[in-house]
Amino acid sequence: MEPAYPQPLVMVDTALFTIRDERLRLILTRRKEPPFEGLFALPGGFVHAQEDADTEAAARRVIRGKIGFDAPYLEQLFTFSGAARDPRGWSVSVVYYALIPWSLLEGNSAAEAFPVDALPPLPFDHGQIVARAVERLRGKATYSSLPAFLLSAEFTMNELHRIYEQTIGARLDKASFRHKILGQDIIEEIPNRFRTGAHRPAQLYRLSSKVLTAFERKI
Amino acid sequence: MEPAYPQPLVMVDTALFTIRDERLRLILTRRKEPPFEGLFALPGGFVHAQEDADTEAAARRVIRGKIGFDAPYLEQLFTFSGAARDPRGWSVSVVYYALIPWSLLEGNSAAEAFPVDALPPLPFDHGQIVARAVERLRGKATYSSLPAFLLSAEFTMNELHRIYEQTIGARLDKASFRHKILGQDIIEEIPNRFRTGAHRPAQLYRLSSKVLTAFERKI
DNA sequence: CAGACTTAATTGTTTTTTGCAAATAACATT
DNA sequence: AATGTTATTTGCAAAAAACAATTAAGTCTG
Repeated sequence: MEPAYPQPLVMVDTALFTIRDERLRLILTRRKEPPFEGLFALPGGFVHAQEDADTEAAARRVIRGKIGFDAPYLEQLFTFSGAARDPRGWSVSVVYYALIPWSLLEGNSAAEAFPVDALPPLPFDHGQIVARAVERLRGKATYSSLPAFLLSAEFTMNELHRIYEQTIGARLDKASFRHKILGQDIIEEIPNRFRTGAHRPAQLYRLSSKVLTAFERKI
Repeated sequence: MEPAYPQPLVMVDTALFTIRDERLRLILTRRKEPPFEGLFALPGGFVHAQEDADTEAAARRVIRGKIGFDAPYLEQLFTFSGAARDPRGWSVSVVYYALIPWSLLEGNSAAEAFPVDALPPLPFDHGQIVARAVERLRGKATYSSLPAFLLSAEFTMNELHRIYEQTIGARLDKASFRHKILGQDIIEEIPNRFRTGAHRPAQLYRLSSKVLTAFERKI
């Protein structure tokens, strides 16, 4: 039962989402080697059986190499495979997607964030990968705490509302959103903390401990 | 950038669901070689880079080898990886789950269907795999056509209702279920076809062509 | 063959959720 | 103090879901 066949190449790729200027964006990297040298592509690399505990660890390694720290939210998306997707041979790519607040990326030299609806031409099957990642993100956003991971630890209700609208790509009623989100135990008020500014101060919220422990947020 | 490292073993495993005697069940296979020879396990095998177009093709090959035909519904679940999950070494397993009507399996010699809540001890990390597969199935069942693939091509509303209850594991209101499902374009009446029996005949339904083309049902 | 029995399907009512519009609150600025 | 702007709450209508009961269409029994 040992494989008498040559084994496929095993790699990981990552779809790193952020929101900047009210638009959902992806962080791409410029390829430094052939094939497709010079093109923008999803950050990725081969899985190192020696040093990676599993593919998720490999994804974290790739992400740290790209942005310098761990992503607050990381989840496996899908595994792509086949002979045609990479000219180097039959390959398997385990793809992860991550959500990263723009505030953590600001000033990061390597980070080039492209709007998901205006991406440059992508090599391999990265176009399909991106399509599936966006689909998954939008699908999950509606009924989960996911988009909140695109914000820093403290945020106002209106900021959260906008982030949901931007990830989903549609309008959401303010009052309904507020009511629904508060009924879901996703976020909690931070007592006596407000965002002050030119006008009425806004209550600050944070992700509930329930959500945080579920995802083991790293920041 | 070519991998200087030894590559992981790449395999596929499958979680094959069916419903018999009103219970959600999994089809397991008895292992014929070490490790864990003799134990029941999820049907699986190594990916053959030569003969499999991709991992989904490999999963179909495994399923055909087990039950003799293609599963009506097949979907990738998750990819499990690590050094500890298989004593033979660092491995990556792309896991698929499938739904198969019991009517197609009846009389199939190899098919041993265990209730998902009364499984024998499983080798490797198959216990975790099953847990995740059941979770996914239940999660998707509520708002999709998925459970209908556990029925044969023609079914009554009550049969469908029961299948949904069994996969989800909870009661569903009859009238609401009927209304919701009919409003979703998932199924359609078969004109003038009824299931007759001891009592009032029941209208027969089938999956709508929309759903069928989306999933390319093979039976 | 009438009535009892059983499953199928519909109907009506109540409760909950959602969508929309407006009103009220809390500041800074002039 | 009046005004402008953003935050938050309130009220109501519409839609969806849950619940309860009724009607429909057969078989079976005496």
